[in-house]
Amino acid sequence: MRITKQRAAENRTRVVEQAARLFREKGFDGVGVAELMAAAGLTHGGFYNHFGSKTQVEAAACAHVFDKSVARIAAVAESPAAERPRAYGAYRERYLSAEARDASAAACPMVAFAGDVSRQSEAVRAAYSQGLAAYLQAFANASGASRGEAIRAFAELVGALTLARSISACDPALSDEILAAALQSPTIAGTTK
Amino acid sequence: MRITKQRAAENRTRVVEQAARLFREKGFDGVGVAELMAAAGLTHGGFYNHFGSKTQVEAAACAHVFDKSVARIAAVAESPAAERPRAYGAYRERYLSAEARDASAAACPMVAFAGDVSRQSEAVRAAYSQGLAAYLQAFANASGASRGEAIRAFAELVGALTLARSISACDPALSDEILAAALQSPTIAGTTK
DNA sequence: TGTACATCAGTGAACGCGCGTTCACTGATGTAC
DNA sequence: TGTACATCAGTGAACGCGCGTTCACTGATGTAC
Repeated sequence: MRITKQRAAENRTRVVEQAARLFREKGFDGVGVAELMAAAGLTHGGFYNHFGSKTQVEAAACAHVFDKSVARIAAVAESPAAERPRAYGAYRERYLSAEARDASAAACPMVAFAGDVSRQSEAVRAAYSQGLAAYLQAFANASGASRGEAIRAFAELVGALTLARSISACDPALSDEILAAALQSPTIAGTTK
Repeated sequence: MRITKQRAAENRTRVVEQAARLFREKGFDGVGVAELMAAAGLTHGGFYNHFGSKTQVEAAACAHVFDKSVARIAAVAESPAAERPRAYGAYRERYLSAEARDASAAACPMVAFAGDVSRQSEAVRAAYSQGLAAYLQAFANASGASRGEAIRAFAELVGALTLARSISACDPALSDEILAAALQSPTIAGTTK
């Protein structure tokens, strides 16, 4: 049964949103087209009315996650200069929080996708690569530090969250210790603690 | 045709070594049992003479990679105190080198496995978790810094290499910049540049 | 030490199963008049 | 504005294909005598 154009567009959006969640949770190869469509309340056959292949929805989902993530760090970068250190500190604290670690889908696209992305299709790699470049620029502005310092600070965040997430089930004490250590990083003076 | 016990043991070792390489290269789910066995010069049917399931070879391969990796950083930690800063600096430089980034199989088990490990079986997660704990302890000894500083320094290494690897194909300039920035990290005084 | 037999590492065909993708079909929407 | 028909989003069965795993078989090794 045919449906409204608007309704169809909403359906497509819902598929991308669910894909963004599920791919971060289980990896690109860990989620099938049928599961994606079911999560959006549809059956799998209609998938190819919206996307040419699974690869396309992967790229769209990757771009979608980056859009949200870049917007969040850009908001910090664009806050008034006097507020920025506080906003940046709050961003780091949320990034390294136990909640962020325990979320089944990592909010940070680099943490969610970095390990898999180089094995994915060109479209996914391109979406990821552009997203990372945009994110890093916004992060540097938000941190108020030199670009080199900002890259180091962000690498530390990504490394700490990735490591903490990787052992949260088997060794929660070490996982907590890693987050706590990274939180106390003096990398960028005056913005933490 | 039955073969020598020693020969059979060598075959098993070869399978684990090839698994260690291929799993780091393509991920646990990206390599099949048949490909594993073929890489070791065998046919797939014999796989279950050595392992009860694919999960078991995944855990064995993970442990194997950690054994080599922990031995390498432990060698730095156990070098004479006077030599240690230099050895540690050399370790970091190799860790963040373009060669390490461009190797198809990441030498560092955290970089290779961290993203996937929480989706794997209990046996793999346990092998990974124990390996990470052992590695981190050796790294702290090698760095000569407090445990907190060592964790931050290692998180930065892992984050930088993970990010650099994830975009090495699409944005080599940014990939180089990330490695260069991390190399100049003043995180642990006196040990780098 | 030599012989006879059981063991078992390796082989390759076969099995289910889940996946990405295709397809014929449905019927409300969108459109041409 | 009302009517008639083409369009197309969604449905669910079906398709190949690759995967993990099983199995009957082979024949040299290991062992009991």
